[in-house]
Amino acid sequence: MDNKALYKMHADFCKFMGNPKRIELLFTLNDGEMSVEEMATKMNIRMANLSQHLAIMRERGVVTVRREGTKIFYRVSNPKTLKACLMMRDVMFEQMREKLSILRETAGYGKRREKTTV
Amino acid sequence: MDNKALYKMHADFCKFMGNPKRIELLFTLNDGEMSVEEMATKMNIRMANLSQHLAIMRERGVVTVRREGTKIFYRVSNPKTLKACLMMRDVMFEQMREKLSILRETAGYGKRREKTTV
DNA sequence: TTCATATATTCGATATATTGAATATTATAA
DNA sequence: TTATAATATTCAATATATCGAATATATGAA
Repeated sequence: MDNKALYKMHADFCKFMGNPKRIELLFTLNDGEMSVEEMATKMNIRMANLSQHLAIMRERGVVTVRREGTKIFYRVSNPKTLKACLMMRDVMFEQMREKLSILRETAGYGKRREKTTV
Repeated sequence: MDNKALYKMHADFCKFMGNPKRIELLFTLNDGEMSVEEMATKMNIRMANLSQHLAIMRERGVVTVRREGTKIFYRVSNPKTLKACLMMRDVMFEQMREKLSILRETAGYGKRREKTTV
């Protein structure tokens, strides 16, 4: 009955999603396989730093590597990863919409003003 | 063309998935609405610490709150959240299976030993 | 009021993540 | 061999996350 170890693995696996550069990386790689150099250019990020983030994703098997001469090409291992990530983005947007509408109701922000008598 | 802000929001929203207790929380709340006390008991975690994690999830709108007297009940705001989380768990398992089979092929772990001549 | 219960917040200590710079590795070409 | 290009790793500084203990807040009851 102790799933703690599983929760830990699960969280550790998902940790890569908690960093903006790694999210960007994921979306960038969605365009297809890409060399490190190309990613660095597209993302406008230092190579060393990109390498570090790639290492984190490699360790978790989120990305897969192919070497071709001196270049190394990365791709997203499992399309479900991006799918799940997009799903979370949807949730975020839905959540934002809801927050906004609550704001409107509560404080009247951006809401058609009701006729008021002063 | 600068999606950096979006990636940041996205990552920040997903950050809650990078912690084992919050993953556990999500699965625990899947059983339905629950009071903080009940969660603390089920998870065997200190209340203050649970409160901290709940705050993180509340801020992001991952969970929703209902007060009833002195008790406060939490639930997962959007079922998609759990769905995405489960999808990531699937990816993790698939990844683990793959890693294992590569190990087998490479190092012969758990593999029927081939006849060797010494 | 005052008290008790349930939950939240603050604070300080420790652990983990992120980064740039420097250095190392790997593969090819000369 | 040596040189070069592409990528990775290490290291040290800084930033962020996590935790327990103490304190604060909100609600309902006496």
